[in-house]
Amino acid sequence: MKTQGKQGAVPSKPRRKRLSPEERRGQIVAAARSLFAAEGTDNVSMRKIAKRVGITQAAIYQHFENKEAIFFVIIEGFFAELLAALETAIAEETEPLLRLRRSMRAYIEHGLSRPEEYRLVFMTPMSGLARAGLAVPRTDEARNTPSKGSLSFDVLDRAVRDVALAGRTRYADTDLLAEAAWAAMHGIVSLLITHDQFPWTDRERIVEFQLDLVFRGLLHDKCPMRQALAGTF
Amino acid sequence: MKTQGKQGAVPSKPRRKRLSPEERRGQIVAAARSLFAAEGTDNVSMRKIAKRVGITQAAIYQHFENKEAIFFVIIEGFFAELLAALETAIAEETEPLLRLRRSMRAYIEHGLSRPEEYRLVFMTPMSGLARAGLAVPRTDEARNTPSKGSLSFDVLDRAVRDVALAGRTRYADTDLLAEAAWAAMHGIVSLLITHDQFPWTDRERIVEFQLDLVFRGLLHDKCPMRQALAGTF
DNA sequence: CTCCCTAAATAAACACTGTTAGGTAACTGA
DNA sequence: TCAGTTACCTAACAGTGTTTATTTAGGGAG
Repeated sequence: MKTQGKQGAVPSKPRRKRLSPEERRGQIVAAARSLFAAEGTDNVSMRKIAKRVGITQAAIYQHFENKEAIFFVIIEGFFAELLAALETAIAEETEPLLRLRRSMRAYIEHGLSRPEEYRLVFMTPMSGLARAGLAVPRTDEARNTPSKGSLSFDVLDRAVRDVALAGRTRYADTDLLAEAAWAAMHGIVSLLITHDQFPWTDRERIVEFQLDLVFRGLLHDKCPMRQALAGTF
Repeated sequence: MKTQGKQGAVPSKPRRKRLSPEERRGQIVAAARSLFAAEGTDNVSMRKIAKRVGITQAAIYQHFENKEAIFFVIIEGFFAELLAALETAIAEETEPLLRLRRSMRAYIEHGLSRPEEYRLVFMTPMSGLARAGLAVPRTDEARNTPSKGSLSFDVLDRAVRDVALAGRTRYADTDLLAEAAWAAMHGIVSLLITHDQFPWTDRERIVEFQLDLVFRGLLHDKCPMRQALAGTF
């Protein structure tokens, strides 16, 4: 409410353009996602997102309740693509053991290809994860409205179970086997992400070796495929 | 410089007490550490620490350059105790395989007993870790001033190497073996910490199973101790 | 015992964060 | 052309880490 009326030359009031809610939502999520990848999970502020989109920070709250709500959408996307990757991995292979191995590779590669999102999903305290559903995949409530996250875990769980059904595991508790497999995968992915300064040996060999580890642990000693699954090591 | 002089009854000017730098530093670190455990890594602000200690937030900067500097001290403590735990584990067992197994249990138990500090050390982006030295344990600079962090990794590295020297591993690259072992341990610890809502099977069994996994992966198939090391599974 | 000087503590401000309230104006349908 | 809806903006809130200038406590020297 200062002196200037509506001259237009004074660069104080950038005339607004109005977009459809869907379009703006898309812009906001896209901006947030690319800021993630570029500057890391922590350095994503509402102001930065807004500036990237070309609006004010407050305008975001027209489309998202929270900052967390934006993250939630990103997480959903992450899980949707993870689920897709796991399902194609499974579709491309019928043999249970090789199928499990492929799924695990898919998980690892997906995580390593989206380090900042992986960090957000699996390493931040808050985390949208609980609400994304992965954290409680075996409860009834979560099963009623299965999220992409819980479905992703289910794919792995089923792959493990199929191996057990084929009579090849040395232990019957498939829950335990699936958890161990998940932990092994998460171990490499998260360490490679957080400690990228560490003088790791070749990344590809680490992944292969870790998968070997899991399979030697899963299978009973007389399984005929043990050698075949243990690649070069 | 308001009206009140030095009545003493008015609760406005809490007369300051002056402490020795060492004592204050200790108070600050202790407050920060207990706030960690109580309210989680993120909810530790300078104001909260200061209030806990009974001083102003700015007073902290007399003793620490940064917030990160406080965390750094906490991390050092975490690594110092980890190193101690690893060394007693090694001292109590001479047989290389059992020794490695004990060290790994020590790592896991230490992490699970200090979840928030583990989170800070191994899962936060910043992280003091790089400066704590673990991130670059094999470079010359870091070797010249070995931190407790890099020493901790070295203990595990040496334990793995001893197993290899005993001719029991199925692979010669001990760096790779150590990395895989670390990843397997970190996998369970970090997942158990971040996903405490997840309906895990019994924690003790998970740990045991994961250790089995690593050992079956490390040892060559004809190793006479394979069965002995694979406990109940 | 007094003085004084170092430095531990303070108050006040900086720039930043997420979030909210209320006003303005752009588009939509009549 | 004229509402009505609502996307957007401005301004402010409380919180964050950090810096500056100022006060004052406490120990050493005279």
